[in-house]
Amino acid sequence: MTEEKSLNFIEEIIEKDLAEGTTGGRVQTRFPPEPNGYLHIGHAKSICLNFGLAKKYNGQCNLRFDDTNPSTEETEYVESIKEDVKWLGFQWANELYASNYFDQLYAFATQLIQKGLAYVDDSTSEEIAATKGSTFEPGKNSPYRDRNVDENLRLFEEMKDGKYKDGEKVLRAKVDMAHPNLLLRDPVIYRIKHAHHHRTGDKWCIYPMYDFAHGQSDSIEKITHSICTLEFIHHRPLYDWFIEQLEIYPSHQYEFARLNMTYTVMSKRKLLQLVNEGQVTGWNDPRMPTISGMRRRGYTADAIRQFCETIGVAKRENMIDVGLLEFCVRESLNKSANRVMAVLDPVKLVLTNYPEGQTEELELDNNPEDPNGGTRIVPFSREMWIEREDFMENPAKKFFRLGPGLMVRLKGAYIIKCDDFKKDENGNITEIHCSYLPESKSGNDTSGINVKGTIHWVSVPHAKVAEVRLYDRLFKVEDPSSEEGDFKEYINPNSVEVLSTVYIEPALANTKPGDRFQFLRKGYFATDLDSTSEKLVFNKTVGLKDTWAKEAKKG
RNA sequence: AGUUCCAUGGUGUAAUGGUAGCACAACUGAUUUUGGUUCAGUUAGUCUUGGUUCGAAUCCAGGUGGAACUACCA
Repeated sequence: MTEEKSLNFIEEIIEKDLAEGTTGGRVQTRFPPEPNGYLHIGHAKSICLNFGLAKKYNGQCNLRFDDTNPSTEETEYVESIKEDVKWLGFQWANELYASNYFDQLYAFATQLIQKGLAYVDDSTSEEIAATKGSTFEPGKNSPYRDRNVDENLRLFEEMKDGKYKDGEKVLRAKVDMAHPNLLLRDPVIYRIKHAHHHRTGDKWCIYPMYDFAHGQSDSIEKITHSICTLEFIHHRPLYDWFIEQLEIYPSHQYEFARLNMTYTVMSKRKLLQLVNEGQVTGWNDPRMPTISGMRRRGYTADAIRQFCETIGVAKRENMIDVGLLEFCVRESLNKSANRVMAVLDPVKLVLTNYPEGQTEELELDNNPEDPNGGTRIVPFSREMWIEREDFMENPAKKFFRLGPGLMVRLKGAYIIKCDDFKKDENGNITEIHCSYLPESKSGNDTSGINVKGTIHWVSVPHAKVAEVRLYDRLFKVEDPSSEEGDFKEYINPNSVEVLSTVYIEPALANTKPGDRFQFLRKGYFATDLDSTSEKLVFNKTVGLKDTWAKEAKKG
């Protein structure tokens, strides 16, 4: 039985449009980032939506850079955005820029002036704000509102020709200064900016505002469904007004609720602050909710896509538990990541009855979830590194690991029994002595003994050293943006912990940045960009579910 | 205050006038050479008041609560 997946509200609109033929049977979407920052997981939601819809309905999705503000936009951002979209697994039909349309947009503005629907205003930005009115008070007409068409045409051309300084004049649409929607109170549609543009260079010194660029760009590209986030809902009447006055292709805008996630922030302005103020190491810091940060941390594109699918699309404000993202990445990595052994917090274990100098090569499965995952060789010897937390001097009840007299299995090797241990003057365990059961070897265990615990290990003489970076949430509170004061006061001071001496099995010696593993019993880890063959560096992507930690916490 | 949008378990999201379901989280138990995975199960929800209707989460009206808007940013 194939259960029918229910449609989200945008899919319903599209299916209705398709059924009624309102868009001529076409679905054309676009993903319209402004190149003034790196993409984050919230953008991923929009990307999956826009590209996903195009794919589902045999349409196309454009990548369009909304580059109408030269003072904040840079080529570096354009490149990172393209890389991130591709990495997420999507291919755009056309790579476009709002700046491609500057000539057309200028012509549109001229048309509006000719229709008596736009005028050049000499007011300062403060004056315009002051006469805007408020939610309970209508605005006042500008003294320049009734300039005649010819004068407006001349002045606008002079603006374009660089006759005026920044801020000296603007072009405004003539709508209604008493409109209840503040955005329709004669919005500014062109402003003067003597700034170098990353694409058009110094060709222009006037630039269209968002409202005078976005809808028209959609229309030029014959976008059928222009999907954006809720905060643009008030812009829709303006979007429609320009299209109607200009008599151009009627694209339509639909709004959905943006993604919010616990323990992070999702505004480019705030993320930029973290970068600029050195709170993180860069846009791709593994603690950042950016696509590049998550990629570096070890997230798979597949996990992010699955996450976006799972959270759904609706119009109500939401706050997604970051735990859901972690679930998606575990689910993805559980299937794909090879298992290896790494000891993060080492303590030495000596097998007192194992011959000195002897070495065995054990063959272990790479991935029990993947029948075709293959095997690898892991060396075994008399001395082992094991995890400090896998030994308790006075074992708690239900502690199925090592302690005086207790038995465990060394993963893929032998069952061992703890006979003795050594402590230093501070009471720290320095060495654990065990005897192994030769007849309990993995694969042909004839000992007849069943132990409840299995622990991971790395042979001391064969171990490689690596640096491991452990990450915790970037913020201490669920919603830093809604707290009192500056959001940066809520940064988690312990969001990263660097372990400089982690012992890993030799099979990891040739790992390359981007490789992903499960460190057995610890979590998923990815080889960092900083990793070299001389110095291996791993990032913790996410831990395994740890029901023992939960049990231990209960006391 | 005005306008617009929204309201379903702890968190998300379905049910489109006809049995309130799914995922995550939480909690039991089984399996397990990862205290992982897998499997079985449990807890828990329609903001409120009226109306329409044989029947309302759904339609209507009023309340309540939340969000957004008052940049020469997008």
